[in-house]
Amino acid sequence: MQRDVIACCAPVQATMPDQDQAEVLAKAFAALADPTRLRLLSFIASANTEEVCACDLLEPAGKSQPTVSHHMKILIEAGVVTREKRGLWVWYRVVPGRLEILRAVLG
Amino acid sequence: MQRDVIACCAPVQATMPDQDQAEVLAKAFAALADPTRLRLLSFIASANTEEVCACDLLEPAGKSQPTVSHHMKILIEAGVVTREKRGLWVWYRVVPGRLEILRAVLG
DNA sequence: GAATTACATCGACAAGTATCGATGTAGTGA
DNA sequence: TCACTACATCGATACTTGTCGATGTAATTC
Repeated sequence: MQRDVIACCAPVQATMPDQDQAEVLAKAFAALADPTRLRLLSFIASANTEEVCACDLLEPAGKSQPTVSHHMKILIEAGVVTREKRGLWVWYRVVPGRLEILRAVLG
Repeated sequence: MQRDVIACCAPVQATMPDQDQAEVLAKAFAALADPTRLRLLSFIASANTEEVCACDLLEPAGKSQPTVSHHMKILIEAGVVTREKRGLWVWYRVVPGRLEILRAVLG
C-alpha cells in the first residue's frame, strides 16, 4: 500500500548551462584532461620566449612526433594555443584570453 | 650529402610539471570534461542551499539514475564535491578549495 | 629538378568512457 | 519481518581517445 511520500528537502533553486554551452566548455576542459597536453601547454606558457618552436617540444614531451602534433592540434582546436608556420618551422603561442574564460567557469 | 644543420631558434628555457603531477591535474580536468558533469557541478554550485539532494539532480540532468550516480562518483573522486548520506538521502556539496587549485593552474 | 627537412595526416590498435537496464544494499516505517 | 524507497554497483555495449609507424606535403637548398 502506498504511504505518504516524504520530500527529502525544500525545492532547490539552481541554474545550469544548457546542453550546447556545456558541450563547448567540456570540450575545452577535455583539451586539458591529458597529462601530455598539460605538460606541453605548461612548457609553452612558461617559456622565456613569446613563442615556442615545435621542434623544441618533442624531447621534453617524450612522445613521438605524430603524437605531439596530434596533441597540439587538439590544443589549437580548443583555442588555447595558436600555430604559425614560418619557413620549415612551426611556432606556437598561448592564447591568454581563452584560459581566462575557463578560469571564470571555475569560480 | 649532409649539409649544415640550421637551428630553428635559440635554446628555450621552460618548465613543465613532471609526469605524476601532470597525471593528477589531468585527472581533475577530466572530471570537468563531460557536459553532464559540468552541468551537475554548476547546478550544485549555483544552488540557493549549501548542499543539494541527489534526488534533485535526476530531472535537470536528464539522465538515468545510474548515470547520474556514476558521474557524481567521478566528481567526488576528483575532489570537487563531497557526498554525505543521511537516512535514505544523499547530499552533495562543492569543495571550493579544489576548484581554486585548478584555477591557479590556468593562470 | 633532386634531395632533405619539418611537420601533418592516415590507418590501425589498445585502452578508456558514457550510458542504461538489471540487480544489490541499506535505511525507513508499519 | 515485510514492503518500500534512495542510491550504488554490475554487466554489456557503443563510442571515443592516445599512441605510433608509415606516408603525405610543403619549404629549403643545392
